[in-house]
Amino acid sequence: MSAGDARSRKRAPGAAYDPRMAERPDPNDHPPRRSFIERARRAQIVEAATQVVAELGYAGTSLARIAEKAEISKSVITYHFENKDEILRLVVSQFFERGWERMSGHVEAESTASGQVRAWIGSQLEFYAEHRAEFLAMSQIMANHRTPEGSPAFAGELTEEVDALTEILQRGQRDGEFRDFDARGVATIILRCADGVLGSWAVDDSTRLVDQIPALLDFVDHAIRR
Amino acid sequence: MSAGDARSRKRAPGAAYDPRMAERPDPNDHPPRRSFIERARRAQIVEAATQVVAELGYAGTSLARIAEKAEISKSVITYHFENKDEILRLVVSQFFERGWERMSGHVEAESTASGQVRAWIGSQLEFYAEHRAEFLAMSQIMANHRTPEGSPAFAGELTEEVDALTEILQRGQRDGEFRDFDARGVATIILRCADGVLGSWAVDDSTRLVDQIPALLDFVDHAIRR
DNA sequence: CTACATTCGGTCCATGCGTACGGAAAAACG
DNA sequence: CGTTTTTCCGTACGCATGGACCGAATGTAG
Repeated sequence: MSAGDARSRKRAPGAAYDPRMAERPDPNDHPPRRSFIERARRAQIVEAATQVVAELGYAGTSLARIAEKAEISKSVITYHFENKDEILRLVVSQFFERGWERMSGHVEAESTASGQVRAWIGSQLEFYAEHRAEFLAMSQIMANHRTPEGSPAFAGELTEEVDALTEILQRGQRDGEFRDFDARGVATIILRCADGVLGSWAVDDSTRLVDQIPALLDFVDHAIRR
Repeated sequence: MSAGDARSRKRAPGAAYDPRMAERPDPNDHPPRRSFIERARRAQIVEAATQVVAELGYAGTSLARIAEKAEISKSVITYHFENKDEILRLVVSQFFERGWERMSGHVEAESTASGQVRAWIGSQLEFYAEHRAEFLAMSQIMANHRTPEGSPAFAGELTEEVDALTEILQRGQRDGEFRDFDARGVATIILRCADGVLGSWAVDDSTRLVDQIPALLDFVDHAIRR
């Protein structure tokens, strides 16, 4: 019934698809089983998929169009990847990984809580501004990708972000930098605020995102400062 | 080439599809050409489509599933509607119309600018909280629906909202209620802030939206007040 | 040449949107 | 009330696309 329950997967070039791989693409424990060509192809295909999703949207993305964009045949894709789902997950997780890396560096460099909040939002938006296609693809996939049963596939990805920001806000409250408010609720609001600004930039690239950043930082600053 | 350029539309029960109809579903000038049955069917189908989009997402929405949800045959849909596009546009425009009606009432009842801002955000979010499925469907369609050429179909729907809020903010600045800031930029931020909070509610209905409203109102209040 | 990795064209099956057509239901008419 | 005409709706189909897959062809290394 369900396609691919006990498929006799030909001679998989990579291992059979393991959902955990999507979150730990750094195989330090498992030595990199992938050949040079395979790593290059996978990167190329993920890159092409990113562009297609950004241009044509989630619904407009098919293996055929990814292949066309990468100028390869469709079956090269199905040879190197288990299925479409694996590709889309990689688009999202790779983008998150790089963004988080960049952000956490900027945040940890700050000493005050308000500085960390500014660094958080500022570096996040800067990173997105520099990678518009990746951002568009990521948000398209996050918003649309579903499990076979129909529920959103990337539901709980944000809670850890909220947790981290909540901690910063609480520290700022203890140190007297911020006024009194529900830290967790405000953390959610701030993050969603940034998402919102990104949303308007997503549909209209004429709004120069980097120009909006100071305004948003100011806005948040006034909102939480004592 | 393009399908449906000069189709000899069988014996259309309603007139041939006119895009303006989507925005003026109140045919007071044109007497209601639609029969009782037809109006009932159209409402039923739009309602079913709303539920399907909310549950299965934009990509998971097909005429077959809408028909299944409405417990009718697929061709009933294609008989009463020109195509899928017309249905989805109605889902969005009807929701906007009702929401705007509700909001504008609350806003105009306030005299101060800050009161109007609070009324704006508050009534908007309340309305959405009361119509979760419609909201989910609307945002899914807005985010995903594309023209045949691939560009987003609902790009410029927000500018008039921004314009209206900008005017309120500027009045508040003249009256000394608000501090000095770029009114248009902040208007965008505020609206997108609300969208963002709605976004987190969209993926996780356990967050009681109505409980977040006061926090958001406070947040915005502190951010813009002198 | 052999063995294996990679790529291509083409096939298969499911799904999607829209249409054709005939029959039921309702309305119009006698 | 019966008949005709219009409106409405279900079954079946056409045509296109999508994802997955296979066998054959090509490349590559020993």
